[in-house]
Amino acid sequence: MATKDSPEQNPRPVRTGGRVRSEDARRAVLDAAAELLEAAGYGALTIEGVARHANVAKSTVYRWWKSKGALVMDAYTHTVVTRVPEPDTGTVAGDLTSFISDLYRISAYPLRGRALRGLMAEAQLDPAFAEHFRQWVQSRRTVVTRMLIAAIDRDELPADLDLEHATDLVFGPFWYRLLVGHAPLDPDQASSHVAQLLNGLRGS
Amino acid sequence: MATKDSPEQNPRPVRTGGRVRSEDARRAVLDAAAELLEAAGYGALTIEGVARHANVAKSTVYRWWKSKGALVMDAYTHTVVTRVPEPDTGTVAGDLTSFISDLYRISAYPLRGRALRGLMAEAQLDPAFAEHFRQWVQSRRTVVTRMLIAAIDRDELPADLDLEHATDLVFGPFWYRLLVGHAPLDPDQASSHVAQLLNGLRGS
Amino acid sequence: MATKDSPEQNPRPVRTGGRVRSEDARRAVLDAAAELLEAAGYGALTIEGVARHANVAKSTVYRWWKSKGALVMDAYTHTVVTRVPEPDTGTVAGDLTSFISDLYRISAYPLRGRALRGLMAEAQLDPAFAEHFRQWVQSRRTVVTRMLIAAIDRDELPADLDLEHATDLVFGPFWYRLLVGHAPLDPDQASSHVAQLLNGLRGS
Amino acid sequence: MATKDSPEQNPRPVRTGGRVRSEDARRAVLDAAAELLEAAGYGALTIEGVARHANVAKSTVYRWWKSKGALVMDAYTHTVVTRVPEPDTGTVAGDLTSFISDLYRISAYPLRGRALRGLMAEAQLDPAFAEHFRQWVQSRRTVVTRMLIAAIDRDELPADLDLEHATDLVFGPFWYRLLVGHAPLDPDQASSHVAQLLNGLRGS
DNA sequence: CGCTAACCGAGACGGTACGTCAAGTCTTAAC
DNA sequence: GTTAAGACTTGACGTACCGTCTCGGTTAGCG
Repeated sequence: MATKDSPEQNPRPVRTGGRVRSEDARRAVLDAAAELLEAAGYGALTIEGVARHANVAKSTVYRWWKSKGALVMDAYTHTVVTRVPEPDTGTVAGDLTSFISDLYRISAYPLRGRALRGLMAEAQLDPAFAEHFRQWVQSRRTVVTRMLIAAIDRDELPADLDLEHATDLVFGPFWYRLLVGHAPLDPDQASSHVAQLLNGLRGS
Repeated sequence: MATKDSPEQNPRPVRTGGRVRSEDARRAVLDAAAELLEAAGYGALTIEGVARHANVAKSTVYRWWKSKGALVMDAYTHTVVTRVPEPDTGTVAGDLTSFISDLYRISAYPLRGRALRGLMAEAQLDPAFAEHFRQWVQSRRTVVTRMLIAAIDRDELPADLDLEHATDLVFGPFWYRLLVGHAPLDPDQASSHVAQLLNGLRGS
Repeated sequence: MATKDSPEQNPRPVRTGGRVRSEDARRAVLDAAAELLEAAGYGALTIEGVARHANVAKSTVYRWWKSKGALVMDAYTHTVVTRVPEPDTGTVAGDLTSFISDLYRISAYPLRGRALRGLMAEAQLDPAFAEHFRQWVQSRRTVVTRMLIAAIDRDELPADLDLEHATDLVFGPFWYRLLVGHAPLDPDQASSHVAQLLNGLRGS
Repeated sequence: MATKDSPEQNPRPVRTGGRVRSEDARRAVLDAAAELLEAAGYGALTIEGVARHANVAKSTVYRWWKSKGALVMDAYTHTVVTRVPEPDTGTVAGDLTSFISDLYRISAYPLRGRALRGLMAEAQLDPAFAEHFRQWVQSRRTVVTRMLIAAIDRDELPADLDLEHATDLVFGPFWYRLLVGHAPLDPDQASSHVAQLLNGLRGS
């Protein structure tokens, strides 16, 4: 967060003069990445193609983004999506339903789905990127984990809950459908899924 | 499982003479694929490298496997793994626990995990392969779905169960952990996961 | 021309039983070669393509013709052209004019021109074929040389004529135009070319 | 002429940035091409082999030369041979004798002969290259044609001379011997060939 | 207000793998 | 028991991107 920041958070650039980064180029690259991602899919997206499409030198892309994954991640977080919702409805059922139906809503935005699937793929192929990706995933898990802890504080859930696994139960089925594509993600099913989930978590 | 079969099931080759396919070459390719998969990961595996490693002509690989995904899929199913277990313990809890702990046991075989993750990645990048992959996934889902139907027949589970989603609850968290790698897969947790799952499925 | 014979003159086939050669296959190959030669030119003609086009196994082609050049040479002599004319008009001017205008007439048969040019090209690239080709060329040179000798006998030409070079003067310009293609070959110009040639050969 | 120029004469590259072309790489490629041409002949020369031999990336070769023919043509004109002689002795007999004996002298340089024969072969096989080759041939024809025109101006030859055919009579026999190889090219025979030729051209 | 550092574009470089194609050899099945 | 079918090894093809590397030419800000 914090500053306007460059894609990779450089802790302190220590500017001592020199030409300043072109915002035009940055936007052009991110837009081109998003566009090509939508048009051809993650696998067919190349840095060379993005540079060409953005009318930007290849070296400019490489200067600011060290991998295809980093670029798409940036395009995803800055261009594709804006904000992670962090609902606070007072009950865990409400919070989770809101969160999950929001997750499932991705089916309405094919570009986002394509980006997410591509990022997950990249994480499997490039260990360096996997680390970044894992951190991003972790940031989203934390949102859910916080909901669950709040629920425990309100005695809605048992104190000995396996938070890790409970969080997996939220994200796992979502990713599984997204990646395999055997069945659609339907926001309307969110509440029934949550009910079932909470039943399980509350124990017999 | 029909015959010894060739990688892509050709409905009937109609041999009318000519040199027969070299079983040596076939095994060498599959073994090389498995070996390189283990050594370098799916992303770093190339058809060129497999051919080199197997002491086989590149065109021979291309003749029989039309993509990297198809090759690894074949290597996975023929070399890496032998048999999908299909437990029948008499109770759904037993069946699922057996099945899931078996799933989680993949953590003991890094090669298998790498293969699975690579296949999932490929499915995101190559739509043509995705179709094959989806079929394979479906075949594994069917095993679980059958268990659930048997459970319904035994009145262990309600008849109005959403089989699709229930099956997702079995595989989703597994794949999610496998792919993200934020936490280990522990076979010992299988029974508690199953208990929680069944609690949820049985309704309030 | 002896027997039904195979393209390369085997001194004695000595059949001792076994499957007989398919005449169908032989014709199909020659026809396919001629057709592809016409359609795509010598450079784009491949043994693989001929076999495919003739619905014949590649090895069948290889058994009977040991190179692309040999095949085209065969197709040329058996399919494309029938007979070398050997005029005898009584005067060297008549003989040469007849022969040369016949040569130049090739411009009316693009297939023949293509074949000849391809054979010459092949001879530059494959030393083994060059030897065969040279023999064939020699056989055509002999026809001209014989005319010149007859002319000397009739005192139409000086006895100390350099037969080798004189023959080159007949074929050289022909091949040069055929190969370079900078100007057309016109049969009507044959007689003037011959007149000029004889002027030169007869000395001052 | 003019400048050091790049292989394909670009009338003005208009540098607008970008790394400059490596002269080292250019020379290495041309030298390697000349060397391999000498060692193995035109047919056995491959772009892949040239790149390997020159310690240069294959893509660098393809960047600058669009075909094997273009490469060898360049190697031939820049490395193998330096300059076309353009004699001016005052008489057409002298000019032609000088020119032709120079032509025939190629027999002393096997590499040049091999290159020429290979280029002619390529022109038969690759229509695109044929065009380039024809232009090069034309440039050499022009030298001879100019000599003949000068001779006409000096009344050494008749004004109604067929320049096209006369030029063919100079080059045709040369190429014919070079390509067929049925007899050697002997520079000493140049003057007698010229005498004969002029006899013919001057008419009865 | 000129220096200077960092940017930007262009694009060549050595690489690697791609997927295709044809060459020519070898083994098996058919006649 | 020869011929024909077809899988095999080999190796070059030409293409596409990779990531790195010069270049020439801006464009701040600092001194």
